Amino acid sequence: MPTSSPRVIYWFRTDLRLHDSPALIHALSLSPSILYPIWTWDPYYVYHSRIGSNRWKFLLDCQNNLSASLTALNPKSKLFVIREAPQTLFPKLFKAWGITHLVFEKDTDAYARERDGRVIELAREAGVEVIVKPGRTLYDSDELVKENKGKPTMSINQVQAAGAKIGDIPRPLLAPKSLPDPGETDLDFKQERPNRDHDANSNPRKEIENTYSALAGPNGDFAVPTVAELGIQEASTPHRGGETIALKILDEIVADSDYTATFEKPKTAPTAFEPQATTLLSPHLHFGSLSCREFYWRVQGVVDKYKGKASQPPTSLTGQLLFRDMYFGAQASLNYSFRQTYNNSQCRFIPWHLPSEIDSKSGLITGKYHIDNQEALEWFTRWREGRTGFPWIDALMRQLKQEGWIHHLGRHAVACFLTRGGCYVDWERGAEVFEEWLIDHEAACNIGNWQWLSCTAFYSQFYRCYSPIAFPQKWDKEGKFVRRYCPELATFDAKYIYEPWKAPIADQKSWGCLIKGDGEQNEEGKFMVYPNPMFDFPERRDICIRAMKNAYSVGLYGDDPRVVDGSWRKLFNNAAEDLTEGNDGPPEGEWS
DNA sequence: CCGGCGGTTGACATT
DNA sequence: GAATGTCAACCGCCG
Repeated sequence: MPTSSPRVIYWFRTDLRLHDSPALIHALSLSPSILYPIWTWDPYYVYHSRIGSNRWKFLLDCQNNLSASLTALNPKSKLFVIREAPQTLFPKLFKAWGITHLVFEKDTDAYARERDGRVIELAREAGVEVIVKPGRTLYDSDELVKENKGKPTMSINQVQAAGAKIGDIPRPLLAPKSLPDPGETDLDFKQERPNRDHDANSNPRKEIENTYSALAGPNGDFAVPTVAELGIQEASTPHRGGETIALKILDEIVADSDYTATFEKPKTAPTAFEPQATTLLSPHLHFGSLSCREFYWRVQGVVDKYKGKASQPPTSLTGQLLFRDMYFGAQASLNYSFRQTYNNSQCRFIPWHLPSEIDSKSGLITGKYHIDNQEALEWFTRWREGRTGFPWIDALMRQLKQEGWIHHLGRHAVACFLTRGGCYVDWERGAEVFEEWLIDHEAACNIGNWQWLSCTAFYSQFYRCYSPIAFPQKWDKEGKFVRRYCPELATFDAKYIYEPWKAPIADQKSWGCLIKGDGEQNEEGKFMVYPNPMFDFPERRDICIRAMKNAYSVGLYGDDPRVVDGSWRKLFNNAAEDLTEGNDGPPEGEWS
C-alpha cells in the first residue's frame, strides 16, 4: 500500500468545525496527497433519532458553513455529503477512492460505539488504517471513567477529582491554513438505500422526503441537502448554526470580561429574552461548530486576567462544561442503559405514570409507552402543547417549540412540573419531547438533566420543588416573558400574570381574555381564551412529594431484579392515593 | 459505622 | 431589596 502518499477520508460527525479539531489536525499531519472531507447520512440519525425541524435546520447551517470554509481553504474541496449508511458505504468507498486512512473524532454514546466498531472492522478488512482522536469533551470520556475507578461519573466532585488525575485540559489547536485536494469522486457502485419502515421524524417531516435519492444527491454534486430534500418543514427558530457564528458569539462573550469572569448560572434569568441571559453556545457544542476546549480556554484566559472576584466551578462558565463532561462520562460508562430507567444501575426506580414500553428481548425502551392513567396522559399532552393553564410553564413550552431553546432554569421548571413536582409522569416522556424540539439536544446532557430534575439520579432533594408561580417572580415580577410567549395574557395585571384564573371575570373581560376550559378553545366571541389550571398545584406538589418519599424508602434502582421482573409492584401500595399503584409498566407484559 | 456538612439554580418568613 | 434562617430531610463525601 502506498502509505508514502496517503489518500485520506476525514469523516465529519459531531465536529462540524475547523478550529481545534484534534482529529482533523491529525489527518493533515499524515501529509495526505488526497483528502476527502465527508459526511454520511446515517439512517439511524435520519429515521431513528427524534429531530425537530429547528435542529435539522441548525445542522444544515453547520454543514453549509463548514463546506464553505473547506472550499475557502481549497477551491476544489468541500464537505462531500454521501447518502448512505456508513456501515455499507465505507467498504465500497475505500475501494472506489483508493483510500489508505480513515480519520474521525471519537464518539462514546452507545450507538456510535457500535457503529464505529463496525466501521473499524470493515476498514481493517480493507487494509485501511483508522485513526480516532478524542475531541468532543474536555477530557476523554473513557479516560475520565477509568480515573473514576471505572465507575460512571455521577457528581461534579468525581469529575474534578478524576480530571485532576488526567492532567491539564488540552489547549485548542489552530485551524488548518491549507487543505489537500480531494481525488476523483466517481462512485461506480450501487447505492444501498435504507429500510424506511420506521420514521421517528414523521412529525417534522410534512413533505416528501428524498434523503437517499442518489449517493451524491439530486444534482450529483455531494451538496449539503436542502430542507426540501429532507422533506422537513421550515424552521421557526431564530437561532442559526455554523462555526463562523459560533466563534463570533464566543468573541462577543469574552470581550465582556465582567460577564465572562463573574458568570453564575443560578443567578442568570430564565425569563430574559432578546437577549437571553446565557451564551446560546450549547447547540454549537452539540454539533461541534464550537470546540468545548476552545470555549474553556478562551474563558479561562479572561478569568486569569480578571482583577475582581471571579466565579468558580460549578456555577461559573467553565463549570458548565464540567457538567457536560460528567454526563458524557456517565453515558460512556453505562452505554444503552444510561438513557432509560430499566436496567440502569444508577437510576432510581419510581413508579411514574406513562412508563416506557420495554422490549423483552433486548431490555431496551422501544420509544412507545404504556397509558396507565388517562388523567396523566391528558396532563402530559397539555404540558407538551403549552396549555397547562400555568402561564410560566406554557410560555416556556411554547418558546421551546418555536425557538428550540429555553433557559436552563426554565428546563428545570418544566421538567420538575412534568415529573416529581406536578404530573408524576415518567422523565423518559419529557426527555423525548426535549430530544425532538431542542436545537442543542445532546443525548448525554438531556438524559442526565432529566434524571437530575426527576430526582432519579445525580440529585435527590425531591422536597425542593419549583413553584410555577413563585419561581419566575424571582426574576420577572411583571411577567414580560409570559406576555411574550402567551400573548393572550399580554394585558393582564402583573398581580395575576402567573395565576390568571384568580383574576375577577370583569377584569378578564376588560383585558380581552377569558380563563376557562382546557386550552382546546382559543377564542369565544370577541374574547381570547386561556385555559384554567389543569390541577391545584399545591395539592399536586404534596401528593408528589409524599409519593417520592415512599418510592425512595422502597429504594429500588433500575437494575434491581424486582424492577426487571416486574415484582416491584408488590412493594408499592396499590390502594393508597400516593401514586404508587402500578397496573402497567415495565417489563412489558410479564407481570401478570 | 457515625455524624456533620455541602449540594449549580426551592418556598417562605424574618431580619 | 438582600441576606439569613427554617422547613423536612434526600444523597455523597469527608473525617
